[in-house]
Amino acid sequence: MENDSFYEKVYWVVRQIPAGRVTSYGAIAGFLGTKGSSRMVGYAMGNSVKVFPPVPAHRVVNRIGLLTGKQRFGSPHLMQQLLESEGVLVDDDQVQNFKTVFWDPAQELEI
DNA sequence: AAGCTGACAGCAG
DNA sequence: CCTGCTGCCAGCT
Repeated sequence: MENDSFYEKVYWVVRQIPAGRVTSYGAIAGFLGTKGSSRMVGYAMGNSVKVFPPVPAHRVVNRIGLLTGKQRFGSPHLMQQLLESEGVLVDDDQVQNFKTVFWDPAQELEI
């Protein structure tokens, strides 16, 4: 797709994440070719709150399945609530069965 | 224009 | 085994 910026690439990938699945920052960064920019992915997520259409950032967690950015959702429990609403079990900010619900863009999407 | 920021990840001690 | 530190890179002030 014709991305004007790195952020839009991230947003695009995140929007491809199906409900009930999650992915990691590193997976997205690696998929975009900038594996070292895993931080940038998270930074893009932080900016996603003011991006339209809204990006399901709650489906993006760190490599261990921890909801590190829940604080960015306004309400700390909102992220967990959204995930559980989609069928993703979350306990103590940790995604349960992370490996099972994990969605790898390079494997599932494969552009 | 220059430096700082950041929801990570990996290696080192 | 667990805690801490640096690296990374694009966007923003």
